[in-house]
Amino acid sequence: MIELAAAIVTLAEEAPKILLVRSEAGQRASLPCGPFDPAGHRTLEEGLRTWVREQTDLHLGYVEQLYTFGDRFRDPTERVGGPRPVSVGYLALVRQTAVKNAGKGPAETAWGDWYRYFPWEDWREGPPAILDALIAPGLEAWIAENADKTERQRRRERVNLAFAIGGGAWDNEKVLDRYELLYEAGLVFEAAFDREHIEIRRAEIGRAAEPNLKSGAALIKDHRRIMATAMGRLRAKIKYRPVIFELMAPTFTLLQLQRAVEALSGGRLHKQNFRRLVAHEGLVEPTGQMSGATGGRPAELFRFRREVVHERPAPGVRAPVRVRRQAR
Amino acid sequence: MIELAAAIVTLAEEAPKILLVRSEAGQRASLPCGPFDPAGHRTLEEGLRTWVREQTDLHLGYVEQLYTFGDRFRDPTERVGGPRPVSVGYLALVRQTAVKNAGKGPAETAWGDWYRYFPWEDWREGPPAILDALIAPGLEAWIAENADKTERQRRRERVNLAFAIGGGAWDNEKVLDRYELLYEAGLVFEAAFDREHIEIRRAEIGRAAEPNLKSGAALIKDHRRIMATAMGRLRAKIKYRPVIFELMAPTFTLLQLQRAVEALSGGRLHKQNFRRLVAHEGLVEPTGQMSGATGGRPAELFRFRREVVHERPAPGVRAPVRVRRQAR
DNA sequence: CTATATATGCTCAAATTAAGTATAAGTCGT
DNA sequence: ACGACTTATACTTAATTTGAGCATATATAG
Repeated sequence: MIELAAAIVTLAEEAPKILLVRSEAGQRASLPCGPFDPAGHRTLEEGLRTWVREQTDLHLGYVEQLYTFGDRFRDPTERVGGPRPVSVGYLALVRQTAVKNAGKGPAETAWGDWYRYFPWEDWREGPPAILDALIAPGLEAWIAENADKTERQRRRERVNLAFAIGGGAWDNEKVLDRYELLYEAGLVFEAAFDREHIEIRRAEIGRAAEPNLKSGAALIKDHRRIMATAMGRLRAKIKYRPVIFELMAPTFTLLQLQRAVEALSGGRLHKQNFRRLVAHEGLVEPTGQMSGATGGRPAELFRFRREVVHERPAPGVRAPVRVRRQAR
Repeated sequence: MIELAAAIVTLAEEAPKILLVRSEAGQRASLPCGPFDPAGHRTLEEGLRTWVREQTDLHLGYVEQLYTFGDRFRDPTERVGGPRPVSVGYLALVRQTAVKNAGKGPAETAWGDWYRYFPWEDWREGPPAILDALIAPGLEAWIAENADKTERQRRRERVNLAFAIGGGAWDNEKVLDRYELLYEAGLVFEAAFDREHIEIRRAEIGRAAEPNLKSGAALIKDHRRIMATAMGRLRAKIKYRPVIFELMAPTFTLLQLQRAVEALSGGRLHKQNFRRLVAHEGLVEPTGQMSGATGGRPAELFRFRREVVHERPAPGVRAPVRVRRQAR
C-alpha cells in the first residue's frame, strides 16, 4: 500500500504555516494524506491533489515530490510480518489568499505554525532558547551514554555538524539531519512514543517537563520527518529557483518579500543588499503603484518578472541568511 | 508492486559509465532492478542494495534516492485496469576499482557510456553535432505540427528554455527537461516504441535513419528517464557536495580530478582556476608523492580532505563549466 | 514641529572570479 | 644532446560580486 502525504506550506503574518488534519480530539495531528489508487489516479501527483482536495478543499498549485519513505516500523503500530506502508512525501506551496479551511466534520483542518514543530530552526531573533536549554544538554547526554568510545566520537561529530557546535556555521538547510539526530537521541516526542525512551532521557537531563512542548509539537507517525524534509528542500530551493513568489500576493513591497524569505530561511537579511540583489537579478519589476503606508514612507509595489526564468540559469534569492552566532 | 531501480555510475577513461543489465540478446538493456520485498527488506535502500548485489556482485557505497515514478503506462505493456508498477529510482556511485562485472548467466551486466544514451549532453568538444543535425529540426517540426497558436508558443518556450536556443545559456543540469521534451516530441526511441509516433516524425524531418542511434540508445520501460534524473542530480550535486571523490582513486592528480568533473559536467574547465578553487576550498591536500609522468612534468598526488565537510557549509566543485556557445 | 519608522540611493573595502602570462619539469624523436 | 612538445604550477590583472554601513527621503504619531 502506498500512502501519499503532502506538506502544504503558506505564509501568514511573517510566519510559515503548514496545513494539518486532526482526526480526533486530543490526538496528534497529521499531514493531509491518503492511499494511492492505481485505478483512479493517473499519476502519483494527481492522486495527491485529489486527496488534498477532498480533505481540505484546497486546489494545489506548485507541487514537488520530496522523498519516498519505506523503513520498517515508521508507524510504530506496524505489526511484525504485517503490511508495510510506504509513503511518498510531497511539498506544495499555496498563497495565503487561496486558503479554504474546511474546519468541519471528522477531519478538521487548520494551519499550524512551522516553528511550533521545529522551534530550534527559527534564528530570526537570535539563537533559539531551546538549543541551550534542552537540546544541547540532551545531545550531550546522548553522546555520553554510549559505552563505546568510537561511537561516542561519531555521535559528537554528527552533533557538531548538524547543530554547528564548535566552529562550523549553522546551515539552515540541514533541517532533516537535525530532526533525525533529535529522534535518535530520544529528544522528540515521536521517539518517546515509538520507543518509550523519553523517560530515561528526561531523567538524565534532570527535567520533568512535557517533551511534546519542549522539543516541538509532535505529529502522527513519521509526518514530522516529512515536514522536516519539506522545510529543508524549500530552504534550499528558494536560493536557486523563484519559488518564493508562489507564496506572495501578485504585488508586494520589497520588505514584504524580504520578510517572506526570512520567514522561510529562519534568519535575517541585510535590507539594502537584499533589494540590490532582487533588482539586479531581475526577479521583480516596479508596478508604479505605492503601498498603503505601514507606519513609514510608503513603499513601491513590485511584481514578479516571470521572464527571469528564461534569462538566467538559476534565478533565486541567494542572499546569505545572517544568523547570529551562538555564544557557547 | 514497488520496483527498485539503480543508476550506478562510475568513471573510466574520462567518461561516465552506467551499469546496465541485458536480459536477452537483441533486447533493450535495463538498469539493475527488482521488486521491493517488505518481508525481507528492512528499508527501501537496503532492498536496492540487495538486488544490486544479487544481480551484479557490486557492493554499493554512496546511494541516494532520486524519485518515485508512478505514472500510468510508463511501461507500455501495462494493461488497462491491470496492476500499476511504481518504481523508486536511486543514484549510486562506485569507484572504478570496485567493479566486479558478472557478465555471465541470463542477466549479463556491462558498463555503458553515459553519453551513448544522451549524446546531446556532452559539450566537452563543443556543441554536439546531433543538436543541429537532428534535434533542432525535430523540435522545430514538433512545434510547427500543432494547430493551436498558443500551444505552439508554449512549445517554443519550453524548447528555448531546455535547449538554450535564442539567448539563454546551456544549463547542464536540465538533463531531465531535455529528455522529456525529446520524448514528447517523439525524438527518442522509447517514444516511438511506446506511441508508434516515430515514423511520422521521421517523415517530417526527412530522414529514414535508425532513431535508436540518432537520438541516443534506448533502454527498457522508463529507465532512460531514471538515468536522466540521475545525471541531472549528479551534475547539480557535485557543485555543493564533494561527491566527486566517491568516484576517484584514493590519490589523484589535479588534472585527473578536473577531467572527472568535466566528464560528469559535460563541459571544460579553466585549469589554473580549477586548481585554485579546489585548493582554496580545502577540498584536497598534497600527499608529497608524485604521479608517474603521463607525457609531461610529473604532477603531485593529492587526496581528499574529509574534514572539509565539517568546515564549510557546501563544499563542492563550484567551478563554472565552460560551454562553447552554439553558433546559430 | 519632533521623534520615529520605513524606503531608497549611494559608497567603499574586501573577496571572489575570469582570463590570462610566465616559468618549471618532464617525455619523445632525431 | 637538442629542440619540439606536454603537462604542472606560480603569479598578475581587471572585472565583478559581496558585505557592511552612511545618508537622505517620505511617511505617521503625538
